[in-house]
Amino acid sequence: MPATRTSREQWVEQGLQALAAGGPDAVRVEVLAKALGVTKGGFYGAFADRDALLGAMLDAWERESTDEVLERVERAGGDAPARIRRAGALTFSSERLLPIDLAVRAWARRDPAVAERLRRVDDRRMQLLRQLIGSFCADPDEVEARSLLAFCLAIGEHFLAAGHGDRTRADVLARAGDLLFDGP
Amino acid sequence: MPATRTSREQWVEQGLQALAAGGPDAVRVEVLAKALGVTKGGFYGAFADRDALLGAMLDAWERESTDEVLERVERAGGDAPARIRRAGALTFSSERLLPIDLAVRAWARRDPAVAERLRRVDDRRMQLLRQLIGSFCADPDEVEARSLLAFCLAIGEHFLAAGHGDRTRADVLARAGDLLFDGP
DNA sequence: TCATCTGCATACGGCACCGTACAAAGCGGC
DNA sequence: GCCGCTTTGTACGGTGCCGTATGCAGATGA
Repeated sequence: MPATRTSREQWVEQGLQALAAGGPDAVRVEVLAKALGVTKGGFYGAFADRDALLGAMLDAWERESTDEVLERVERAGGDAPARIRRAGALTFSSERLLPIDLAVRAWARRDPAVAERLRRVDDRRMQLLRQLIGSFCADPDEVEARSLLAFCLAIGEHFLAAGHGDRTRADVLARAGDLLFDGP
Repeated sequence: MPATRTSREQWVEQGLQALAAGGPDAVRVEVLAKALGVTKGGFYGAFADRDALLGAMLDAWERESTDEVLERVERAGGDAPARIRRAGALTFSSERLLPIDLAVRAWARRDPAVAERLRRVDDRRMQLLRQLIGSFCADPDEVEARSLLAFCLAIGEHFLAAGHGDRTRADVLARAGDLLFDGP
């Protein structure tokens, strides 16, 4: 049924799912095609090759992770801590964005082009963190340190396997957030 | 020259290098053989198959990351903050262990068996952090929160691409460490 | 020096995947 | 209802890798 072709967006979306589940090496044209219920025949009409898909995936992720999240945070308003937590929640509690984000981070460690894109994304996020933490903390060095801690907590938490005895991870995270987002 | 065979340790070491550089998908028998200057012929004398090598690699990493590091920290002595920083340095400043550790973390996100091993390792590290932070902080909830923050900082730092303007990453890390390892 | 044994090179079949070529199947315009 | 265009199915050659089988070279012990 050649009328409505399989759109680039569908390939990109399926590619991002594969990336989230198995890393960049799991993004295989024939596997994505099977998941979409087609064969790879049409893929090379939408993309020059596998690398073009990977690039389009990163484009989509970059746009969705920055512009869309920041726009939603602005629309929702609220005070500084509320915005920090909302921005964190939109990115790192998203069933969709979180695993992609973590996969991109691991990928960036072995691909400089990916690292460059990640740097752009992380710089915008850190900029937001600095603004918000700066609204209740005067010392610029401490603002930077707290911002780094907050960002590392949001990311590192998902790469950490340790348990916490009787406490839940959420409990400990809440306490850690209090340490970062309250005055000295 | 069949007298001195290529030892299991050599295969494991080469495999860990490949893991560090390109993730578990980069651990290819024929690639390792070429790097060792042999062909894969001898590999299947030392290991049943590729999975056996991956298991041996994880065994070696687990032992090296826990027993050896903890033993060295104990031998060196010093006060609590000094021990924290030494343990962190041995693991996360090691040109050798650090990239392997990060690769194992990314790997653990998609392989439950690896996640289980990582949990054992991280639990021992967190145990050390709790002891040491507990030596100058009374509130157990805060000890747990600070330990989590410290661990997430040590790991997340390497997955974070953002810059810090005029400051260097080392500057900001030092300040963050002060926030965590000083009283309230 | 010779028999033997060991570790490796080589070659093989199989599989999964990439990217290309071509044919066929439905849809829109006429 | 036919035509051409677009999109996909199918088939193909090529590559890289796994795991096995076999033969060979060199070290070892008598």
